[in-house]
Amino acid sequence: MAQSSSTTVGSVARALDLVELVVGGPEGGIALSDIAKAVGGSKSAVLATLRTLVNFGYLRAVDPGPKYLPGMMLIRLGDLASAHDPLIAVARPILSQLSAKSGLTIRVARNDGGFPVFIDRIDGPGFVRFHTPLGIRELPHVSSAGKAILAELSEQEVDTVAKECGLISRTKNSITKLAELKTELEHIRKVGFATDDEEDAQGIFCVGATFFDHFGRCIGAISATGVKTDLSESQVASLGKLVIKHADQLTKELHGRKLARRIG
Amino acid sequence: MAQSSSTTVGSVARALDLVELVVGGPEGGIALSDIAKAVGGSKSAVLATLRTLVNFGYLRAVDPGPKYLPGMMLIRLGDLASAHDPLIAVARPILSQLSAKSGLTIRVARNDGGFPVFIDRIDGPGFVRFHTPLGIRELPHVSSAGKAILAELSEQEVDTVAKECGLISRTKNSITKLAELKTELEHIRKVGFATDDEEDAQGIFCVGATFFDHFGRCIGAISATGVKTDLSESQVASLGKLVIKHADQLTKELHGRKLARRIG
DNA sequence: TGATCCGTTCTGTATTGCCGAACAGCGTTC
DNA sequence: GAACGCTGTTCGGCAATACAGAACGGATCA
Repeated sequence: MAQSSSTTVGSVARALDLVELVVGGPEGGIALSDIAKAVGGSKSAVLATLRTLVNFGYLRAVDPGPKYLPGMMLIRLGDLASAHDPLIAVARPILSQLSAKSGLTIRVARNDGGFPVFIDRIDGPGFVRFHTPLGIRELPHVSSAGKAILAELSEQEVDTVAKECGLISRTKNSITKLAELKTELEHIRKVGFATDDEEDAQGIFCVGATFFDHFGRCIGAISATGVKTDLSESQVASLGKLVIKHADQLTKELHGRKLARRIG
Repeated sequence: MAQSSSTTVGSVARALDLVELVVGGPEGGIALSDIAKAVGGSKSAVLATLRTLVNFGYLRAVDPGPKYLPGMMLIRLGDLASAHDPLIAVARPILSQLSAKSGLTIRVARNDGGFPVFIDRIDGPGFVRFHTPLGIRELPHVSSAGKAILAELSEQEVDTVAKECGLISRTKNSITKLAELKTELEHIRKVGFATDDEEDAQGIFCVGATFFDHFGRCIGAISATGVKTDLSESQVASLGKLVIKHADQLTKELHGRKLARRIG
């Protein structure tokens, strides 16, 4: 999407646009004509590109009327990329254990300049299937992982991030005022974990806690997600403890350490 | 890799080669010069391609001495492609439940012409971290999912697949003789599930069972993987029942049906 | 301090990727 | 029923552009 000033390869960029188009497209796939229309290129050029992508397994063509769908190679590459990432490799067993103990969906986010980027997820055996995307910056103020990360930032950093994301409202519980957010962050620092009480989506409750590298910097957070009705007040407290425990375990396995927080 | 006879786009193919190179490369990433050497192109051309891939998040450059690593977009696309696949969407909750009940690593494979292609995996809370790749054809005769699928094929189909893969030996338990394989398949049909008793890797035990579409065709198999020492003889039988039950559940949710097997 | 790597930038050339027109196979519609 | 409109596909020709190679600047090592 965003082109840098340096020299890049146009045909490759166009090809990758096609991949995103197909992956973001409808369930049944997209046909050549629609793709050509969407990207504004000639059918022949788009067809050649599509064929290349199909050859590599990035896409697959399904008959009749060749419609294009995401291919197996994308799953394969995603899996390999996950295995390649040291943080995911270390975190995954811990997430599994937390998921097994809590029965909830567990996610891990990287701290990307104050924004949470979820990089892995273990679905719990429950029936909640909230598909939260991986690999992109999420809103920091409406997720427990995001707020847990924010709570580790300096006050200026929080101001910057808040300005950047605009404190958009997602539900009527969303925190949209900076002052309110800061009191909340203060509370998070006190109890050691963050909650998301239907602030991102109706009926969804999350608990998150941060982990650290060996410089004591917050490099991310893990969170447990479930439906609100499943959790009583006291269970939230014990779940918080459980999440903190596993986040601490992750810090330990990353050879990291939790430092006393510097003055904001 | 394999180029069709039809017209394709060379620069895109080169770019995708780079992605595979980086993803298959060492943990710490690969530098520009090495990449250029590996693909046999000029540094400037490779650099332009790499920049494009970095812009799209397929790769990321890590300083110093810019080394290239798999990017977040690969994880994102893999996740979206999984969500896009109807089979995975339906199977995942069932896999989660089976993983929670058994504590084992659960995988689901699609039947790709008699070969198993694993398309999703739920790691159990145990410490076994056997990284089996997703999205590619695996050997059919050394995995429980593969053998479960083979057991649903006609005799001629089994012959074809056996010839195609060569019945390669992976451990000393691997079945390498066609006759032996066929008796095993007969046994699988009798009990309803397949096992892999250290046939693919030392110390690893798997149990697999098939699921079907609404034509009664076997479209894949699920399998549970654990370390051999964790399973006693009687546990294998009950695990088999559990796996079958969840495979049947998957068949049901796919609106499929299990038919009496036609004569081989 | 020299030498040898690295990554990056630049400019020219010819490769090649793109467009548009023409063809062919269906489904629909009038 | 036939003509139309829509597909996906193939083919030639032009020009955009992706590539190669040399030159630059910085780092690291001897």
